[in-house]
Amino acid sequence: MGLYTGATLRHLTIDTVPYIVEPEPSMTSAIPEKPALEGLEARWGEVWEREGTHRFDRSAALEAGRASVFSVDTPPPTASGSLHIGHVFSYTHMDLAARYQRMRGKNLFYPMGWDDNGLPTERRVQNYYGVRCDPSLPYDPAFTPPLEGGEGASTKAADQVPISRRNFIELCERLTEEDEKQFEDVWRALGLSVDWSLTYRTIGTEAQATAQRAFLRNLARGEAYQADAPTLWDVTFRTAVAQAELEDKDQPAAYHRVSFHTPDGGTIEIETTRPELLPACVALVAHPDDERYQPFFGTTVTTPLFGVEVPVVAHHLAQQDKGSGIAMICTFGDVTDVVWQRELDLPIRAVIGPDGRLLPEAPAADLFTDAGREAYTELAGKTVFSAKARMVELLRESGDLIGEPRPITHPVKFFEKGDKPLEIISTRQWYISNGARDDALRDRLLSAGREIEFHPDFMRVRYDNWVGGLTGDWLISRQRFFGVPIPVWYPVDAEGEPDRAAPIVPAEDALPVDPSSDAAPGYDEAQRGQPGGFVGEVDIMDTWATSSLTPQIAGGWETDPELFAAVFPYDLRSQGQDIIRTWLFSTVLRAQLEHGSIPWTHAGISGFIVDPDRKKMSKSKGNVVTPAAMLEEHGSDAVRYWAASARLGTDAAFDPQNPKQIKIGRRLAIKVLNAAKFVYSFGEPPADARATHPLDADMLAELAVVVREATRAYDGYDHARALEVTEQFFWTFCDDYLELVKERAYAGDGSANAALREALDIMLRLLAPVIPFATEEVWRWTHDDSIHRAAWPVLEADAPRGLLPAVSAALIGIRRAKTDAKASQKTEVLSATLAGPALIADAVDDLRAVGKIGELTLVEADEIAVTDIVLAETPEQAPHGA
RNA sequence: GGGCUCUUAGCUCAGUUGGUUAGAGCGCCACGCUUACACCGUGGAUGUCGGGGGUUCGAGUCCCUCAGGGCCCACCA
Repeated sequence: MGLYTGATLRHLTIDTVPYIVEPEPSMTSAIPEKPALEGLEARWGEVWEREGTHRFDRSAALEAGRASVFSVDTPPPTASGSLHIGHVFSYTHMDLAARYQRMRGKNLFYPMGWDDNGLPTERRVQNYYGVRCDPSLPYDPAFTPPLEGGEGASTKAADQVPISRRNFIELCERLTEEDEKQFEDVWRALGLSVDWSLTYRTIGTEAQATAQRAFLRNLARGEAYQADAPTLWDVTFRTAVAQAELEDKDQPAAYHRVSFHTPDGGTIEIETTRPELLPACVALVAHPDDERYQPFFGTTVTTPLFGVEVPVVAHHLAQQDKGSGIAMICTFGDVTDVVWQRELDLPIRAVIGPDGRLLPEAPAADLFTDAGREAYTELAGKTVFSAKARMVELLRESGDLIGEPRPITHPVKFFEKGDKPLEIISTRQWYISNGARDDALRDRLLSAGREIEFHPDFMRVRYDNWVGGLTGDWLISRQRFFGVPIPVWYPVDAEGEPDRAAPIVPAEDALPVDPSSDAAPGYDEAQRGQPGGFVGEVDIMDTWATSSLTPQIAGGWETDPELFAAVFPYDLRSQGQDIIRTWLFSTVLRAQLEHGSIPWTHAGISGFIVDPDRKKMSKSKGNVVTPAAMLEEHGSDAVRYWAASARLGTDAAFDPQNPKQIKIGRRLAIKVLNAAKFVYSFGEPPADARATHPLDADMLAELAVVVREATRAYDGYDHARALEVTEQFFWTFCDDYLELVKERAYAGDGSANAALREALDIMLRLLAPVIPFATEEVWRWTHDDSIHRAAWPVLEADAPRGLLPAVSAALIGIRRAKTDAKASQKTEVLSATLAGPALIADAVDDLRAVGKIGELTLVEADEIAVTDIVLAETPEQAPHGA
């Protein structure tokens, strides 16, 4: 059965778990005959929920203050996306820190959010239900989507049923709620110790109010503003996008060599990859030092085909070695065109519309020759792709195409979620200052970055690079539907024209508002769009404008000031390195603008998953194994172990065909169950039993070192180191110590028994963050409460004397003799000589017992060696060194 | 073009402020069903620490340089 679907996790009945004996929450559970990992996730997940193991204690936090709390700013996953192995990796890292801090006695504020607004959801809804949003349509309360589940859905917009904005948003709400339920089930199965009562959604009412409130304060302080400017534009989604969402993709293209005409009948040849922008050409540009073109500066040329007269200008950004060294400037072919247009004060002659097609009328049409106007009619309405093809033919016919286009591959800017190249279009948009045009703010942001402890430290460089490389303010408005509305209206003047420069804002206690359905304050809904009335802003905010406020949303900023004071600034932000420029940066920015503070003191950055070929695992490849399937197949502890064994910031290899680390983790968890069962099989030691035997004391002394090292490691967010030292000790404990003392323990020795139990108790707690299910299972055999509420171990002991390692070395010598003789380990040793340090004498009886040694002669020496060994019932003997 | 990061056993990785013969797990080989565990146990073999140069009594570790992965950023006609 599927453990990880909502139904089974929540409604798992008692009898599917073979050995749960009773539902009484406070009783210890029986030690099973044959301990197993199967079923532990469902069993303990349910108990933790019932007992409130991971609940944040609000009243205790208010009473004991900020220092008693450990608060975690968690990444809200994109609800409409799918969870992949990278999520499991990073979220486990976060949970390790959280569980450690909880055991250190901190009151954990550990919420989870879902990022459900935004384009990914809209796209998923379109495909899932076969619909698309048309805001001009009226709401249909009885609407039923044509599809359910996306089967047979067409991605073509033409095949999708147009529905009203409200209908569309309802579908978005419906689908994200279902998706979020499944996400929660996976996270619960993984054992994330979040407090699910603190869950929020970025499209939820509180999140919307928070995002709008923060925006209004930005607006009041002049940090948010509108501007009419060239913006990067996705023609598929028909929305502006921000710098942080750009992605370069290599695209096939071609250089076209084209003639411009000089007044004296000569030509200047330029090279361009975008001949379709010829009607938008405003100038030619070359480098000021370029002697080839210096004679032309200040003169004009005419464009081929259209005959528009354009100046030849000089600018240092022109590259002499690129193409023919002279380029055409268009409105706008790329970002450099925008710079040139602004710095050289050139006219704007846009030909590309928001839909990515050439406009019906070219702005410069009146400058065209008659032949040019005729040519343009063939281009109007065509996509960039088709227009380019036709343009090449036209140029060839006119003789202005020199030679044939030369194919190249070059990087082109894309919206990271889009699949067509971005265009640059002049539009009115909302921006928030981010330091790009404000050195003082930029310095504040850099200094905030230095206040935050990054783990690993070098990840701060990525933040610094991003802040230092910002070229424009943060564009937050999107021409979309499912998101937080920008909370402003505009007055409409007597002529019916909205006054964009004088936005009307709502009162903070009215938030959230939707200007497209709520009337502006002081107006009546009937005045919408009327002269003397108002219009609502139709744009929404980008998702990041909301998720940059996760600390404020989860922490009750302005709605629960006491709580906010108890959690903010947060202790830890945990996230992947791929969203440093988006989520991490924008969160620092918002906290800096709003609170003048850093949002958290630590940022734990996880690496990403690489496939066996060392390539970043792509979604298409990585998703062959879903997290739910992985957890079910191997067990959550095993998967967590894999994640925990990789340090923060380092990439982890993962081979779906052969998940080695996961198998090792599974082995560890099983070993914990079995070793614990064995330890408890010796029965309860007498109340006054103490670990007095030298070997027992030395084992605990070794463990004390491990406890210190693991604690130090967790304090430095180095969970992998903590796991490494703990795991190594645990295996030594099982393989050597347990073997050495078991005869004594069978015989009822209180020292051995007490030491075994104490060591086990401590090791379980050291391992609890990594393998929470197996350790909880064992813990409950002897405790009423959850191990995850138990105190992190502290063990005071003198420095180890080296007795356990010395005896272990001797034991290895004896085992080797038996192995070399191809004898079973239970073969008796008639006699042997053991050379080694004098302290070995303290544990010689244990050694004799485990080695089944009759006569053992000790010889003092620096080196440990077993010699003169005589095995019973073996044909030959030989001396063996250790 | 700029930056970050990595290069240690067949594989995945540890190696703290430079200090004896460089470690672990997996895999491999051999042995053992030893009453916690066969989803196991025991033992074994395995490395010019990417190349070159330098500092030092001593370098996997520090400096320079070269090479090769990976990632991020960049005004890519």
